[in-house]
Amino acid sequence: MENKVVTRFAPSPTGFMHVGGVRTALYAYLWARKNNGTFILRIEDTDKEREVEGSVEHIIKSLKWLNINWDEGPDIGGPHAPYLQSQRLDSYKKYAQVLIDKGLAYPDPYTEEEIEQFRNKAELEKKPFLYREYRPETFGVWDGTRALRLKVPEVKSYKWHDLVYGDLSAGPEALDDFILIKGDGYPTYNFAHIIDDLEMGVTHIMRGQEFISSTPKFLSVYDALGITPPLFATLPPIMGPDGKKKLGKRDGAKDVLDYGKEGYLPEAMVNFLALLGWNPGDEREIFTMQELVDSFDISRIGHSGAQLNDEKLDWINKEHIKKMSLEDLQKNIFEWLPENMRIQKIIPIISERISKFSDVKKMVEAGELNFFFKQPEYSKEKLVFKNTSPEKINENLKLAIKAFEGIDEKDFTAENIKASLMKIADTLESRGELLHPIRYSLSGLDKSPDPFIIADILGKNETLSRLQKAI
RNA sequence: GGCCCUAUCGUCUAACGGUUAGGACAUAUCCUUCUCAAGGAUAUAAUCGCGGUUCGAUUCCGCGUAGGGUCACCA
Repeated sequence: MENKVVTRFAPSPTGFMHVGGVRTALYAYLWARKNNGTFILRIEDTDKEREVEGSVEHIIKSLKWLNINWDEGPDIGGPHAPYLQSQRLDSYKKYAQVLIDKGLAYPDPYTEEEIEQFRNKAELEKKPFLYREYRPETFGVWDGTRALRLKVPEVKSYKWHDLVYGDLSAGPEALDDFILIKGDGYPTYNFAHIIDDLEMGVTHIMRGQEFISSTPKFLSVYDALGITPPLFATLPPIMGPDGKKKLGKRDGAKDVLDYGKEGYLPEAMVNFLALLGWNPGDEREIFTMQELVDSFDISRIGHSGAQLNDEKLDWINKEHIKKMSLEDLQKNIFEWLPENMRIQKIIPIISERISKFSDVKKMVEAGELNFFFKQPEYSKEKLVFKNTSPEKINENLKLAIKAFEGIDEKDFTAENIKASLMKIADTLESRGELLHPIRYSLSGLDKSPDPFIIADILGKNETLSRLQKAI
């Protein structure tokens, strides 16, 4: 493969990752894996003001949790190291110098106050503010203490192709002499990502639709440098739950790791986010990561914004829980159970009743599982099934005890219990007059798993004792 | 405001210009069932509006409308 696919995810370390960032990372990852390419993690830490300590570790932790793995990155190095922009300043300077030498970059002679005045003036005149209209006649020498601006090589309308959106274009007003390198010596995103992508051999840039408007600026840099841009694949926005606004941290977007704390599986998150803006073209909905890699295609990414809605996530999570092996299920569920409830037999009945693991915690808190561990409290009235007389109920419970006593302790399984109980139940007017009082005297709950499995879990002795007590 | 993007059930979405506009989630009902859950079945529910092109428009074009994005020494 001479044209190996190289994609990257390049977050800025300004805090946690929410689902928007995760989806961008995921799509870039899937495309790289699908094409046996390379996926790079790069950290865009060029804004010291907004940087949040610990973010890089947090981002790495989030991606690792989701099983989105990179081939090159700040933690593992790689052929294009370093992967922190703050450590790549020499590169940016080098290319800045190329532009200066071409007469396509110059130091900004104005103070911030002066620029603010220009901007206000433009606003008063109801015109868009364009810095390039104030461009100095002659360029001073850049000593690195002032901002370095691009001189737009050619003021024109740009047309370009996007792998997702097709042909895009923007008028000349989208073009301006923007800042390449800030007064503090750090590059801006607009410049740095272009240099890094060039040096790292990135072939496909995946990013949110908020970057469409600045694409002409990027194109003018590629032009100024005389290089061919990578392919662009622009992703549709993810809207908040109200559907009104692009999802953002300030509107309560959650840390993706919090989903884990709420009992969502990473595979379910990945599955859910993959489907938010992309579909396989057939009716499959549940995917493993490998299935996503195999099915993923940029051409099937949608154009319109998708509203974030947890209902479907719950369902997808439930489907993934159903697919888990008993061991994995046990490992996960035990994390949410108190020590004394960590028994193997309880796993299947819990797993079919939850959509996320935090539900287990809720079941424990609501007392829905307590009956397994202590004799339940219950009322006589509820023990009785419909209009059956109390005497009849007692009679039936005695029948049950007799049947249970006939089962050997080692054969006391849900299956055998069901078989022997059903034999009796079918001779009665209704099965309920036998099964209900058994279930109720074992669990003390209106809603619970069936009596056979409960009896199995409780064991022969405890089962008999509870039935005896009920009588 | 300028520029740009988008528009199919409540939500996620499918449909070479020709389909009874399909699927999934959610909701409701029924079946199964001692209860709940799970499972099965069924139902309700959509092409933003107006023009145009065409034998035929969800699909192409124009104009509206609505939503979103962007106009930083943030990414």
